[in-house]
Amino acid sequence: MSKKHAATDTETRASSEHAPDLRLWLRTLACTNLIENHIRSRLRAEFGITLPRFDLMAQLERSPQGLKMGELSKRMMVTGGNVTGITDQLVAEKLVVREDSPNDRRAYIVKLTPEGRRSFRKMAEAHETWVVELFAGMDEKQRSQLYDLLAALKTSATKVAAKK
Amino acid sequence: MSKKHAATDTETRASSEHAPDLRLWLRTLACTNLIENHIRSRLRAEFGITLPRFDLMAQLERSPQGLKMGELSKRMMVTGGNVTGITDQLVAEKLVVREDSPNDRRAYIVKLTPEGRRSFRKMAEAHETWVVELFAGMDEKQRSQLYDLLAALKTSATKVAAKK
DNA sequence: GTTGATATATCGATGTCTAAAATATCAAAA
DNA sequence: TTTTGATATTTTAGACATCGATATATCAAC
Repeated sequence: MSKKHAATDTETRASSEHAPDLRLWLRTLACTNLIENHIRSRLRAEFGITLPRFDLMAQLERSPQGLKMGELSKRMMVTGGNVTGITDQLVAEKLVVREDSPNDRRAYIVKLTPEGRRSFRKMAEAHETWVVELFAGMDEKQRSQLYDLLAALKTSATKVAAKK
Repeated sequence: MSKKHAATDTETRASSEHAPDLRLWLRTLACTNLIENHIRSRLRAEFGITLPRFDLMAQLERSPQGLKMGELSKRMMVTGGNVTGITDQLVAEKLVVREDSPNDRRAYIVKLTPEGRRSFRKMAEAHETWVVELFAGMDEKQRSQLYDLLAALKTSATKVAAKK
Protein backbone atom coordinates (compact mmCIF):
# COMPACT_ATOMS: atom_id res chain seq x y z
CA MET A 1 0.00 0.00 0.00
CA SER A 2 2.81 2.37 0.66
CA LYS A 3 3.22 1.95 -3.06
CA LYS A 4 -0.36 2.01 -4.08
CA HIS A 5 -1.17 5.43 -2.70
CA ALA A 6 0.70 8.65 -3.17
CA ALA A 7 0.15 8.95 0.58
CA THR A 8 -0.85 11.99 2.37
CA ASP A 9 0.46 11.18 5.80
CA THR A 10 -0.27 11.02 9.48
CA GLU A 11 0.95 14.51 9.99
CA THR A 12 -2.02 15.97 8.23
CA ARG A 13 -4.14 15.14 11.21
CA ALA A 14 -2.58 18.09 13.05
CA SER A 15 -4.75 21.03 12.35
CA SER A 16 -3.61 24.52 13.09
CA GLU A 17 -5.29 24.89 16.45
CA HIS A 18 -3.33 21.99 17.89
CA ALA A 19 -0.54 22.52 20.31
CA PRO A 20 2.87 22.80 18.69
CA ASP A 21 3.96 19.74 20.65
CA LEU A 22 1.23 17.71 19.08
CA ARG A 23 2.34 18.70 15.61
CA LEU A 24 5.90 17.88 16.52
CA TRP A 25 4.86 14.44 17.68
CA LEU A 26 2.80 13.75 14.58
CA ARG A 27 5.69 14.76 12.40
CA THR A 28 7.99 12.42 14.28
CA LEU A 29 5.51 9.63 13.83
CA ALA A 30 5.08 10.36 10.14
CA CYS A 31 8.83 10.18 9.53
CA THR A 32 9.19 6.93 11.38
CA ASN A 33 6.26 5.32 9.61
CA LEU A 34 7.52 6.43 6.25
CA ILE A 35 10.95 4.94 6.77
CA GLU A 36 9.74 1.84 8.55
CA ASN A 37 7.22 1.01 5.84
CA HIS A 38 9.85 1.47 3.19
CA ILE A 39 12.31 -0.83 4.92
CA ARG A 40 9.63 -3.37 5.68
CA SER A 41 8.60 -3.71 2.09
CA ARG A 42 12.14 -3.90 0.78
CA LEU A 43 13.02 -6.61 3.29
CA ARG A 44 10.00 -8.50 2.13
CA ALA A 45 10.59 -7.95 -1.57
CA GLU A 46 14.30 -8.62 -1.64
CA PHE A 47 14.79 -11.17 1.12
CA GLY A 48 11.35 -12.55 1.90
CA ILE A 49 11.73 -11.71 5.57
CA THR A 50 9.62 -9.62 7.94
CA LEU A 51 10.93 -6.67 9.91
CA PRO A 52 10.37 -8.24 13.35
CA ARG A 53 12.30 -11.32 12.33
CA PHE A 54 15.10 -9.17 11.00
CA ASP A 55 15.14 -7.19 14.25
CA LEU A 56 15.32 -10.30 16.36
CA MET A 57 18.20 -11.63 14.30
CA ALA A 58 19.93 -8.27 14.62
CA GLN A 59 19.85 -8.61 18.39
CA LEU A 60 21.35 -12.07 18.21
CA GLU A 61 24.06 -10.98 15.81
CA ARG A 62 25.22 -8.52 18.43
CA SER A 63 25.23 -11.18 21.14
CA PRO A 64 27.02 -14.23 19.80
CA GLN A 65 26.66 -15.95 23.16
CA GLY A 66 22.90 -15.93 22.61
CA LEU A 67 20.09 -14.26 24.52
CA LYS A 68 17.29 -15.40 26.76
CA MET A 69 13.75 -14.86 25.59
CA GLY A 70 13.15 -12.23 28.24
CA GLU A 71 16.29 -10.41 27.24
CA LEU A 72 15.12 -10.31 23.65
CA SER A 73 11.77 -9.02 24.82
CA LYS A 74 13.39 -6.17 26.74
CA ARG A 75 15.74 -5.16 23.96
CA MET A 76 13.11 -5.25 21.29
CA MET A 77 10.61 -3.46 23.53
CA VAL A 78 7.89 -6.00 22.79
CA THR A 79 6.07 -8.50 24.95
CA GLY A 80 7.29 -11.97 25.71
CA GLY A 81 4.44 -13.61 23.89
CA ASN A 82 5.49 -11.78 20.81
CA VAL A 83 9.07 -12.99 21.05
CA THR A 84 7.80 -16.55 21.42
CA GLY A 85 5.96 -16.30 18.13
CA ILE A 86 8.76 -14.70 16.17
CA THR A 87 11.28 -17.16 17.57
CA ASP A 88 9.04 -20.08 16.63
CA GLN A 89 9.04 -18.85 13.05
CA LEU A 90 12.79 -18.40 12.91
CA VAL A 91 13.36 -21.82 14.44
CA ALA A 92 11.12 -23.35 11.78
CA GLU A 93 13.24 -21.61 9.15
CA LYS A 94 16.39 -22.94 10.83
CA LEU A 95 17.79 -19.45 11.27
CA VAL A 96 17.95 -19.61 15.06
CA VAL A 97 18.00 -22.35 17.71
CA ARG A 98 16.68 -22.58 21.23
CA GLU A 99 19.12 -24.11 23.68
CA ASP A 100 18.39 -24.92 27.30
CA SER A 101 20.04 -22.57 29.71
CA PRO A 102 22.65 -24.40 31.78
CA ASN A 103 21.92 -22.34 34.89
CA ASP A 104 18.22 -21.87 34.81
CA ARG A 105 15.89 -24.56 33.66
CA ARG A 106 13.12 -22.05 33.10
CA ALA A 107 15.07 -20.24 30.47
CA TYR A 108 16.11 -20.78 26.89
CA ILE A 109 19.11 -19.33 25.17
CA VAL A 110 18.34 -18.30 21.62
CA LYS A 111 21.20 -18.23 19.14
CA LEU A 112 21.70 -17.68 15.45
CA THR A 113 22.54 -20.80 13.48
CA PRO A 114 25.51 -20.53 11.13
CA GLU A 115 23.09 -20.20 8.27
CA GLY A 116 21.16 -17.59 10.21
CA ARG A 117 24.29 -15.59 10.74
CA ARG A 118 25.32 -15.81 7.12
CA SER A 119 21.87 -14.88 5.98
CA PHE A 120 21.62 -11.99 8.41
CA ARG A 121 24.92 -10.46 7.38
CA LYS A 122 23.83 -10.25 3.80
CA MET A 123 20.54 -8.62 4.72
CA ALA A 124 22.13 -6.23 7.18
CA GLU A 125 24.43 -4.89 4.54
CA ALA A 126 21.53 -4.09 2.23
CA HIS A 127 19.55 -2.68 5.13
CA GLU A 128 22.30 -0.29 6.02
CA THR A 129 22.49 0.91 2.44
CA TRP A 130 18.79 1.64 2.42
CA VAL A 131 19.01 3.64 5.61
CA VAL A 132 21.88 5.69 4.26
CA GLU A 133 19.80 6.41 1.16
CA LEU A 134 16.84 7.51 3.22
CA PHE A 135 18.89 10.03 5.18
CA ALA A 136 20.97 11.17 2.23
CA GLY A 137 18.94 14.33 1.70
CA MET A 138 20.22 15.75 4.99
CA ASP A 139 23.71 17.12 5.34
CA GLU A 140 26.16 16.01 7.98
CA LYS A 141 25.42 18.86 10.33
CA GLN A 142 21.69 18.29 10.19
CA ARG A 143 22.07 14.60 10.92
CA SER A 144 24.32 15.29 13.82
CA GLN A 145 21.94 17.86 15.28
CA LEU A 146 19.02 15.52 14.83
CA TYR A 147 20.92 12.80 16.63
CA ASP A 148 21.52 15.05 19.61
CA LEU A 149 17.99 16.36 19.75
CA LEU A 150 16.60 12.86 19.71
CA ALA A 151 18.78 12.04 22.68
CA ALA A 152 17.11 14.90 24.50
CA LEU A 153 13.71 13.65 23.44
CA LYS A 154 14.48 10.18 24.63
CA THR A 155 15.54 11.48 28.01
CA SER A 156 12.43 13.58 28.27
CA ALA A 157 10.04 10.84 27.27
CA THR A 158 11.74 8.18 29.36
CA LYS A 159 11.28 10.29 32.43
CA VAL A 160 7.53 10.28 31.88
CA ALA A 161 7.11 6.77 30.55
CA ALA A 162 9.22 5.22 33.29
CA LYS A 163 6.86 6.29 36.06
CA LYS A 164 4.77 3.26 36.81
CA MET B 1 5.31 -4.75 29.06
CA SER B 2 6.67 -1.33 28.53
CA LYS B 3 6.05 -1.15 32.25
CA LYS B 4 7.15 -4.58 33.21
CA HIS B 5 10.65 -4.19 31.96
CA ALA B 6 13.02 -1.37 32.64
CA ALA B 7 13.57 -1.63 28.90
CA THR B 8 16.82 -1.46 27.25
CA ASP B 9 15.68 -0.30 23.87
CA THR B 10 15.94 -0.78 20.18
CA GLU B 11 18.79 1.60 19.97
CA THR B 12 21.11 -0.81 21.69
CA ARG B 13 21.20 -2.88 18.57
CA ALA B 14 23.46 -0.30 16.98
CA SER B 15 26.93 -1.37 17.81
CA SER B 16 29.83 0.91 17.29
CA GLU B 17 30.88 -0.38 13.93
CA HIS B 18 27.57 0.61 12.38
CA ALA B 19 27.25 3.57 10.13
CA PRO B 20 26.25 6.75 11.91
CA ASP B 21 23.11 6.87 9.80
CA LEU B 22 22.06 3.53 11.14
CA ARG B 23 22.46 4.69 14.69
CA LEU B 24 20.51 7.79 13.89
CA TRP B 25 17.70 5.72 12.47
CA LEU B 26 17.63 3.35 15.43
CA ARG B 27 17.48 6.26 17.81
CA THR B 28 14.58 7.74 15.88
CA LEU B 29 12.80 4.43 16.06
CA ALA B 30 13.48 4.06 19.77
CA CYS B 31 11.98 7.47 20.52
CA THR B 32 8.88 6.80 18.49
CA ASN B 33 8.31 3.40 20.03
CA LEU B 34 8.77 4.75 23.50
CA ILE B 35 6.22 7.49 23.04
CA GLU B 36 3.80 5.42 21.02
CA ASN B 37 3.77 2.59 23.57
CA HIS B 38 3.16 5.06 26.35
CA ILE B 39 0.25 6.68 24.58
CA ARG B 40 -1.17 3.34 23.55
CA SER B 41 -1.30 2.04 27.07
CA ARG B 42 -2.77 5.21 28.50
CA LEU B 43 -5.51 5.25 25.87
CA ARG B 44 -6.29 1.70 26.77
CA ALA B 45 -6.13 2.20 30.53
CA GLU B 46 -8.07 5.44 30.71
CA PHE B 47 -10.50 5.21 27.81
CA GLY B 48 -10.56 1.56 26.79
CA ILE B 49 -9.73 2.43 23.21
CA THR B 50 -6.95 1.35 20.90
CA LEU B 51 -4.56 3.69 19.14
CA PRO B 52 -5.66 2.80 15.60
CA ARG B 53 -9.28 3.52 16.48
CA PHE B 54 -8.28 6.79 18.08
CA ASP B 55 -6.30 7.70 14.97
CA LEU B 56 -9.18 6.93 12.68
CA MET B 57 -11.53 9.04 14.76
CA ALA B 58 -8.97 11.85 14.74
CA GLN B 59 -9.07 11.90 10.95
CA LEU B 60 -12.84 12.11 10.96
CA GLU B 61 -12.89 14.86 13.54
CA ARG B 62 -10.86 16.96 11.16
CA SER B 63 -13.23 16.23 8.28
CA PRO B 64 -16.78 16.76 9.47
CA GLN B 65 -18.09 16.04 5.98
CA GLY B 66 -16.78 12.51 6.36
CA LEU B 67 -14.15 10.59 4.45
CA LYS B 68 -14.12 7.74 1.99
CA MET B 69 -12.45 4.53 3.06
CA GLY B 70 -9.66 5.05 0.58
CA GLU B 71 -9.09 8.56 1.83
CA LEU B 72 -8.75 7.26 5.36
CA SER B 73 -6.33 4.66 4.13
CA LYS B 74 -4.13 7.29 2.49
CA ARG B 75 -4.14 9.63 5.44
CA MET B 76 -3.44 6.95 7.98
CA MET B 77 -0.79 5.37 5.75
CA VAL B 78 -2.26 1.91 6.17
CA THR B 79 -3.86 -0.52 3.75
CA GLY B 80 -7.49 -0.44 2.77
CA GLY B 81 -8.19 -3.82 4.27
CA ASN B 82 -6.95 -2.49 7.55
CA VAL B 83 -9.29 0.47 7.44
CA THR B 84 -12.17 -1.88 6.74
CA GLY B 85 -11.47 -3.77 9.96
CA ILE B 86 -11.03 -0.75 12.20
CA THR B 87 -14.14 0.87 10.78
CA ASP B 88 -16.13 -2.30 11.42
CA GLN B 89 -15.15 -2.12 15.07
CA LEU B 90 -16.03 1.55 15.40
CA VAL B 91 -19.36 1.00 13.68
CA ALA B 92 -20.13 -1.80 16.14
CA GLU B 93 -19.38 0.62 18.97
CA LYS B 94 -21.63 3.20 17.33
CA LEU B 95 -18.84 5.76 17.20
CA VAL B 96 -18.86 6.09 13.40
CA VAL B 97 -21.29 5.36 10.57
CA ARG B 98 -20.88 4.28 6.95
CA GLU B 99 -23.03 6.18 4.51
CA ASP B 100 -23.35 5.52 0.79
CA SER B 101 -21.58 8.10 -1.33
CA PRO B 102 -24.10 10.08 -3.39
CA ASN B 103 -21.72 10.46 -6.34
CA ASP B 104 -19.94 7.19 -6.47
CA ARG B 105 -21.70 3.95 -5.81
CA ARG B 106 -18.40 2.18 -5.21
CA ALA B 107 -17.61 4.29 -2.19
CA TYR B 108 -18.70 4.76 1.40
CA ILE B 109 -18.50 7.94 3.39
CA VAL B 110 -17.45 7.34 6.99
CA LYS B 111 -18.52 9.88 9.58
CA LEU B 112 -18.36 10.30 13.33
CA THR B 113 -21.66 9.88 15.14
CA PRO B 114 -22.55 12.62 17.63
CA GLU B 115 -21.53 10.28 20.40
CA GLY B 116 -18.32 9.50 18.56
CA ARG B 117 -17.51 13.17 18.30
CA ARG B 118 -18.24 13.83 21.93
CA SER B 119 -16.22 10.85 23.01
CA PHE B 120 -13.32 11.75 20.76
CA ARG B 121 -13.07 15.31 22.01
CA LYS B 122 -12.64 14.15 25.57
CA MET B 123 -9.94 11.68 24.61
CA ALA B 124 -8.14 14.15 22.39
CA GLU B 125 -7.79 16.61 25.19
CA ALA B 126 -6.14 14.04 27.42
CA HIS B 127 -4.01 12.85 24.55
CA GLU B 128 -2.66 16.31 23.93
CA THR B 129 -1.77 16.68 27.59
CA TRP B 130 0.21 13.46 27.50
CA VAL B 131 2.15 14.54 24.45
CA VAL B 132 3.00 17.86 26.05
CA GLU B 133 4.28 15.97 29.10
CA LEU B 134 6.42 13.70 27.00
CA PHE B 135 8.16 16.60 25.27
CA ALA B 136 8.38 18.77 28.37
CA GLY B 137 12.02 17.91 29.01
CA MET B 138 13.06 19.78 25.87
CA ASP B 139 13.15 23.55 25.75
CA GLU B 140 11.38 25.60 23.15
CA LYS B 141 14.41 26.04 20.95
CA GLN B 142 15.17 22.35 20.90
CA ARG B 143 11.62 21.47 19.97
CA SER B 144 11.61 24.00 17.21
CA GLN B 145 14.90 22.74 15.81
CA LEU B 146 13.70 19.18 15.99
CA TYR B 147 10.57 20.14 14.10
CA ASP B 148 12.61 21.66 11.30
CA LEU B 149 15.06 18.80 11.10
CA LEU B 150 12.24 16.29 10.87
CA ALA B 151 10.85 18.24 7.95
CA ALA B 152 14.19 17.78 6.24
CA LEU B 153 14.13 14.08 7.07
CA LYS B 154 10.67 13.71 5.71
CA THR B 155 11.66 15.36 2.47
CA SER B 156 14.72 13.18 2.20
CA ALA B 157 12.91 9.93 2.93
CA THR B 158 9.94 10.75 0.76
CA LYS B 159 12.20 11.23 -2.20
CA VAL B 160 13.46 7.67 -1.81
CA ALA B 161 10.25 6.01 -0.71
CA ALA B 162 8.19 7.63 -3.43
CA LYS B 163 10.05 5.91 -6.21
CA LYS B 164 7.60 3.13 -6.59
C1' DG C 1 -23.01 0.44 -26.20
C1' DT C 2 -19.00 -2.36 -25.48
C1' DT C 3 -14.37 -2.70 -24.14
C1' DG C 4 -10.54 -2.05 -21.21
C1' DA C 5 -8.18 0.30 -17.67
C1' DT C 6 -8.70 2.12 -13.20
C1' DA C 7 -10.75 2.81 -8.67
C1' DT C 8 -13.29 1.27 -4.29
C1' DA C 9 -13.96 -1.71 -0.91
C1' DT C 10 -14.04 -6.38 1.04
C1' DC C 11 -12.29 -10.98 2.11
C1' DG C 12 -9.03 -14.72 3.44
C1' DA C 13 -4.57 -16.08 4.85
C1' DT C 14 -0.69 -15.00 7.46
C1' DG C 15 1.99 -12.60 10.77
C1' DT C 16 2.75 -9.38 14.47
C1' DC C 17 1.55 -7.47 19.01
C1' DT C 18 -0.68 -6.85 23.57
C1' DA C 19 -2.63 -8.13 27.98
C1' DA C 20 -3.79 -11.57 30.97
C1' DA C 21 -3.66 -16.15 32.64
C1' DA C 22 -1.25 -20.53 33.19
C1' DT C 23 2.98 -23.23 34.09
C1' DA C 24 7.28 -23.94 35.87
C1' DT C 25 11.44 -22.67 38.34
C1' DC C 26 14.25 -20.42 41.59
C1' DA C 27 15.75 -18.41 45.95
C1' DA C 28 15.17 -17.25 50.38
C1' DA C 29 12.43 -16.69 54.56
C1' DA C 30 9.58 -18.97 58.10
C1' DT D 1 11.04 -28.12 54.92
C1' DT D 2 7.56 -25.71 53.19
C1' DT D 3 5.85 -21.78 51.69
C1' DT D 4 6.17 -17.52 49.73
C1' DG D 5 7.28 -14.32 46.28
C1' DA D 6 9.74 -13.16 42.29
C1' DT D 7 11.26 -14.62 37.73
C1' DA D 8 11.00 -16.90 32.90
C1' DT D 9 8.41 -18.52 29.54
C1' DT D 10 4.35 -20.11 27.10
C1' DT D 11 -0.41 -19.93 25.94
C1' DT D 12 -4.64 -17.79 24.79
C1' DA D 13 -7.85 -14.44 22.96
C1' DG D 14 -8.47 -10.38 20.58
C1' DA D 15 -6.98 -6.52 17.73
C1' DC D 16 -4.00 -4.74 14.13
C1' DA D 17 -1.66 -4.93 9.78
C1' DT D 18 0.01 -6.65 5.37
C1' DC D 19 -0.65 -8.89 0.86
C1' DG D 20 -3.09 -10.84 -2.87
C1' DA D 21 -7.37 -11.87 -4.84
C1' DT D 22 -12.09 -10.74 -5.84
C1' DA D 23 -16.41 -8.31 -6.77
C1' DT D 24 -18.30 -4.27 -8.24
C1' DA D 25 -18.50 0.32 -10.10
C1' DT D 26 -16.69 4.12 -12.90
C1' DC D 27 -14.81 6.38 -16.83
C1' DA D 28 -12.68 7.15 -21.21
C1' DA D 29 -12.19 5.67 -25.78
C1' DC D 30 -13.69 3.46 -29.34
